[in-house]
Amino acid sequence: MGKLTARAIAVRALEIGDAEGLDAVTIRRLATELGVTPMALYWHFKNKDQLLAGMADHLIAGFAPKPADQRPWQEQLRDLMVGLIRTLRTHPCARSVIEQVDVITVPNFLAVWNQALGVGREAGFNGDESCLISRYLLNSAIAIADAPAHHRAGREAASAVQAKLIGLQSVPPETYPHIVEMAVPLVEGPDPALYDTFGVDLVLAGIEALAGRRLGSSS
Amino acid sequence: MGKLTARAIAVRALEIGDAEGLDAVTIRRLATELGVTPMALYWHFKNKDQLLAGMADHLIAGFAPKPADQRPWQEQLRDLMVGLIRTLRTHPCARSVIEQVDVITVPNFLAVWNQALGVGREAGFNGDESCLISRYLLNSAIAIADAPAHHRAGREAASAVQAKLIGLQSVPPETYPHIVEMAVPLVEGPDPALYDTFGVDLVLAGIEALAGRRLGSSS
DNA sequence: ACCTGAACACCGTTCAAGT
DNA sequence: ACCTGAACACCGTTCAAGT
Repeated sequence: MGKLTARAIAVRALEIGDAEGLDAVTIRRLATELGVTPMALYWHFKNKDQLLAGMADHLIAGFAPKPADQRPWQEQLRDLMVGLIRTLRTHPCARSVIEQVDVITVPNFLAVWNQALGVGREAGFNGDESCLISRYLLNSAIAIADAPAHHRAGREAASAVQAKLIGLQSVPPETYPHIVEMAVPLVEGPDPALYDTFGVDLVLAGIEALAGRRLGSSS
Repeated sequence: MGKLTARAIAVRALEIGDAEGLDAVTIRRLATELGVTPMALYWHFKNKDQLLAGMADHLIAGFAPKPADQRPWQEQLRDLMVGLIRTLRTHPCARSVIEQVDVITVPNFLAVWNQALGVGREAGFNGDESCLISRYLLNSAIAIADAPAHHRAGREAASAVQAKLIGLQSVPPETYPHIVEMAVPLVEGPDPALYDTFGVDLVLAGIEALAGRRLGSSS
């Protein structure tokens, strides 16, 4: 039914990626699922990298950061971070997609990027620093959003977890005491609720501290 | 000459990956470069994932964090972070390798992990939080180490940079003012020196701030 | 404009066999 | 123990051709 359009292709690719991992997203596989010849996709995307960019674009499309308002930059930054994390979490393959794409070339990421830069400037950082902060924010958001692998794992992954656990616990405790002590939280992943609050707090606290130092030194 | 050993294979794989990107590291390519049949590699690594793990293992092998000493945890943490970044930087393909591998299964990463966990505990965080901090540290170290793409780029990448720059500058300035304003630092990447100090400061400041809050609330 | 068909140059991996 | 040979089931992509 639905026409074969770049958007439809990206949507289907994301479905496959979310369900079976990005490695399952293959031009040929995608084509057969769409009831079409592999070459048909090349009309809409000139190669696989463009398809990945399309996936990234659609991934982040739902996230439109509100325009800069008059609240303190700390609140705007927290909103941006939390929203970004929530959006990324709706797509399990988000991390792999973004890792393989140059986000700065993806149209729908420009809004996020622009907002992050603006907040950086408002916090008192210069241009170069704001660029670094933007990268750092996206990077951290991905890490936080991607963390709770142990929730959606279940099923056959449980045995893999078990194997890793045994591996970690059979390590020499005198040389790696903390590893064996924390083997369980290490392999099972963090409590998602904790990482959400703790992770965001961690990132924001760092930025706030450096912003404070800047103000302090310039006064 | 040199015997075909797991170590020799990993070393050669890293050389290829560093020089041409991880995509160029292929079982068949690796085999021919080693003057051997592709199947020979399967004796030493049961599959490609194991080879990647071997690469990661060798990557980090040179980095032996000194055992916990009596200095304040902030200094130990900075040492860990800086050392990690330096080690990662010696291998341009470090990021791609680590992204494809479960670091917790890589033997030589256990020392780094254990040290990070120890510092977290010493800073007053509980077990779960220390696990999160360890992940966060590695993640940030990779981001910082990987940032100066514009240094080693040169050559044919220069035109790609130019193309991206034009792309960014032709974006509507009224909706994305900060993007066009900072197009140059965005595409050229940060000044490496700045990211080294600024990035590490950012990460450490965040951890320190949260450690301080914890102490404050428990007193 | 949009899609098909056949072909090319690759992959990772298995399995049986050699020494 | 360590390696080879042949084969299988995949990839992404080009190029000419159809409608």
